[in-house]
Amino acid sequence: MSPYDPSAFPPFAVTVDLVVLTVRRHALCALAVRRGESPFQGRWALPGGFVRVDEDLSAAAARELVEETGLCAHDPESPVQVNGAHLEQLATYGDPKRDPRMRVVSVAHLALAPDLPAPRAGGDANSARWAPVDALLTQGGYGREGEQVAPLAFDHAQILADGVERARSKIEYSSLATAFCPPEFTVGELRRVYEAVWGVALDPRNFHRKVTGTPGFLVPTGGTTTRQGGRPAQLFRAGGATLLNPPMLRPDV
Amino acid sequence: MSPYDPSAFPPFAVTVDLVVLTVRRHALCALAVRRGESPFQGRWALPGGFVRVDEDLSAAAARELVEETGLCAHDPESPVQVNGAHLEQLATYGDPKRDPRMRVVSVAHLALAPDLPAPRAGGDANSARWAPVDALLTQGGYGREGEQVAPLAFDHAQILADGVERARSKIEYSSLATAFCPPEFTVGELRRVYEAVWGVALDPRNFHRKVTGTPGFLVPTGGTTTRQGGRPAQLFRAGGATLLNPPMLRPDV
DNA sequence: GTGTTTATCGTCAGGAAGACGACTATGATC
DNA sequence: GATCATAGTCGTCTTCCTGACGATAAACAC
Repeated sequence: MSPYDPSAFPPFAVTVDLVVLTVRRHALCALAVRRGESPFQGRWALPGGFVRVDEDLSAAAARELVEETGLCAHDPESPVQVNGAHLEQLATYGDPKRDPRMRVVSVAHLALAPDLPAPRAGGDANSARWAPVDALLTQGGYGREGEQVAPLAFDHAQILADGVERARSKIEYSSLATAFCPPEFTVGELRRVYEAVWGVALDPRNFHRKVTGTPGFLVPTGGTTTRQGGRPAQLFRAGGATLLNPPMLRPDV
Repeated sequence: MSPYDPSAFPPFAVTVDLVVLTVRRHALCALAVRRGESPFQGRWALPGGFVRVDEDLSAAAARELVEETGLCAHDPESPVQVNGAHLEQLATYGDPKRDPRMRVVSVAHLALAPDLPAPRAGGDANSARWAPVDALLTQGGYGREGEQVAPLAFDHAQILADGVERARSKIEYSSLATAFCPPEFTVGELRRVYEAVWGVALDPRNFHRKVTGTPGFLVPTGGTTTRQGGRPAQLFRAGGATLLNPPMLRPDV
């Protein structure tokens, strides 16, 4: 492979696809966009697009995230959440037949965001939405209004499943669950994140003892809130720790 | 992006690079090949090569692994192979400037292998070797004969570091450490794998209690061996479990 | 006030893990 | 053959973590 001759290697298209997760109404939800073109026209898919010539992979993912979620300073109320959204590379999918048109290698990324306002997508309000991952992953699942939903386009069901699995396991040993929360949050709100992502019920007392006892996980802000009803709860920010020691333990497994 | 026009997206070259790890003489070692061409001519690099037109990413990685080491990648579907090795996707590296010649996106893979005979590489015995990862990762480290070694080519130091970190963390909660062992091994041999990968000393008694008590991790074969000297040790095979519960705990951290 | 909801503290039993003593079974050395 | 070095295996003890769960606290709705 000495001198670089464009005919000496096969040309690929490289894209980024995004698994954007959030917790809405006690359910883990993913961002889905409706395809306007063939193939899979009309089907739901993960947001994504081509990587540009002089663009790093992570930059392409960040750009797509901004384009699809519209969080780029358009929401003056929550700019901090936007900047705090977590983004990481997930995996790369390159089956030769994953796109019927051509050879496309897609570098999937995982984004975790707090509950956001309804998504926007190119001005077409109907073309993007949050959907519970359970519905998206169930072959022939049911959508928000109970209608039948076709499986995701391409291999996006696999990508979504991998992203969900990554999130489920990573909140065990990292402080990533705070990425689902607003900048200030209560222990109860954090617990509901774990419950939604894992799909289990956790004991509030043991959970409280655990998270407040893990060094570097939570930092009290001094404020309190009653937005959840009941007795006022302390507000916390995410501490500096990224790795939790000891880790949170998922029941069963 | 309706009709697929080759000029509508930038063409990329896609390669696979391999982080092949093994444990030799109580040290974690990686496979390195010497570059014969510019750029980075004469420098050490990770093995790798172009993905072919109709080849899946994992197939390309497995092919490169065979070409460089003669190893067969272990297929979870098929029975354990004598020359089996663990192979998994690691991460994808696509900085626009990572290769000075052109835009190359590299899908790095991680392979774990038992201690192998000296590597072969295209018949040139001097062009491939096992090197301790510490030496490869230390900028201006020292090689086997104590000579100064230049840093790895391209961004391969970063890729290697990521691969080592993946291996270090993954043997905590999975049975992956057995991939460094021959098909039958003793508890002591497995312990020396953990010690080499983590770079710590472990208590033989607690380690023995732990691994023999973790369900599905080890299956006694009934045989014994004295190849390590001392009292004969029981031989084990890897059990079916891939996820360890409870996990092995890395000291400190 | 009473009831409901959520937050927070405390207690207790069971289990896991680190530290470490003791014993066993080989080969090597004298 | 006795002794020693080496490695493997079994136990014990203490400490800490965790799950189960009782009890109290502070808000709101009626």
